[in-house]
Amino acid sequence: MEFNIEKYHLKSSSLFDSLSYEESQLIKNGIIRKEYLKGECLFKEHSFSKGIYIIKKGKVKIFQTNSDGKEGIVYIYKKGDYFGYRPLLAEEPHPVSAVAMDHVIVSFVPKELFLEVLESSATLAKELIVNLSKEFSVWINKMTIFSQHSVKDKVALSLLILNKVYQRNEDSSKSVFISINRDDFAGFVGTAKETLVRMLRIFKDDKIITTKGTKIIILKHRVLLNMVENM
Amino acid sequence: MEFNIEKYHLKSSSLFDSLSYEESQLIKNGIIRKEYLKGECLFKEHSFSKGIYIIKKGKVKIFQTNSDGKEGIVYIYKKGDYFGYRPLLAEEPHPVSAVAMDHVIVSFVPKELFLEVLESSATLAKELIVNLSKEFSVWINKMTIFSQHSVKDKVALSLLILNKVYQRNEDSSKSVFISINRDDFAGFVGTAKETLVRMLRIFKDDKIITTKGTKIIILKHRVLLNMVENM
DNA sequence: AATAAAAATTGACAATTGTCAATTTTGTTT
DNA sequence: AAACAAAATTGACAATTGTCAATTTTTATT
Repeated sequence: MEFNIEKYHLKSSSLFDSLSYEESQLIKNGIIRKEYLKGECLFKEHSFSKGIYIIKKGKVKIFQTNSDGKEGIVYIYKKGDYFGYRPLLAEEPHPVSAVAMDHVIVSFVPKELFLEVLESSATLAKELIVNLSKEFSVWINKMTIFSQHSVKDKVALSLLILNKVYQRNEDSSKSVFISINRDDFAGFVGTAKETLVRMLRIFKDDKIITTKGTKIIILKHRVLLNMVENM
Repeated sequence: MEFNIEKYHLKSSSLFDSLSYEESQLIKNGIIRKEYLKGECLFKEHSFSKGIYIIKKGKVKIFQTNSDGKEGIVYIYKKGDYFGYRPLLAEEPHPVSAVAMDHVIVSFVPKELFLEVLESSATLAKELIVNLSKEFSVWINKMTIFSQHSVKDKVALSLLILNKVYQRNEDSSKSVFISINRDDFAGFVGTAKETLVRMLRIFKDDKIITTKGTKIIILKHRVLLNMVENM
């Protein structure tokens, strides 16, 4: 079985490509540009969705906070990704919070406008279903791996996922700075910060990764791939 | 924060209720009744979806098999639930396998028919989106809990989920026989069978559950709820 | 009911992971 | 560049969990 990172990482697809000219004009006129500082909250768990967000710049972490205050990071969205529509469609409160990981710029489509366009556009509905379905697959794949493997394995896979998240262009050969703090990384892996750091240390000692300050650079992509392929 | 099992367990909704008379006739005539013996496979991971399944009788486990041969059970579907449509919509192979846990009877709607009806019915599309969104929420909730808690906590929550799955009618006060083998239960929790058994032993010693042969009965529902509420 | 096969349970032990308390490094501000 | 605060790292240890090898119980079959 060959390893494919897309099993664990959703490729972003543009949401409004399929719209008619009128529809896209409608959207274009109704879109609101919003900015968030690092650490600022886009929406909170249990609140109701006010619309959908399309990232223009920066990264947004999606997480649940447990009773100890620990964050379980479910996803990190990047430029081109869109989110916030699921609870809107299901008419449920957000199961998660969204916080800017750096300086973030988004296009915000208010609920009413979005639903109006959705009513008229069967292709948009289709697009959403497909996107949901794909996100679901990514989730199931990631979660079954995560429920059955050691922290070391989970860190290896997470490094590959984050490599994709922080990659600037399609060329995956170029070295990437994974710029994530250890608390967030630990929350993404679902482990304690100290345990995460120890696994990074092992990978550093093996010269599989290196760090420049807080940033992580993958040196031996191939070795991580092999680890994950044999999981 | 009050505990609500529906965060972790999807209430089944009927799929074709919203159809027009013609559409439902079309479906009715195209539906195929299928039966599966205990342990028989409905579909395998990596295969392409041939249609959608609606359970009339029995339980179906949905799982991924890892390289060690261990099954990670992501869901157990019961009477009234439908599944198999996600990869069909996304035009992807099944990320999971489906196997009958007992004698199962399903209504099977072949792909072509289903897609035909979907084309014409906006309400069906809506229904699917809502269902997908809800399933997603359930998933995220379950998984963040699972990634951050001890096996004992996970078993407590799993008992409550399985209690719902094996419940015959809406009246949750009646005692329920959870009839699942330990391998499957362990796969559902994401732990080793032996560890699972040890947790069940603790709960048995505390008179929170009891077992009749292989079957599990919850005696102190309230205590489990409290455990989960404080997670 | 006796028997065999399968499943569940327990014990002992090793490996993994989490927690708490330092210590070191990095980043920011003056 | 110095000084401070924040973040990352390490050490020591305890708690949790997984594995392997019996043993017991349950289920299915005759």
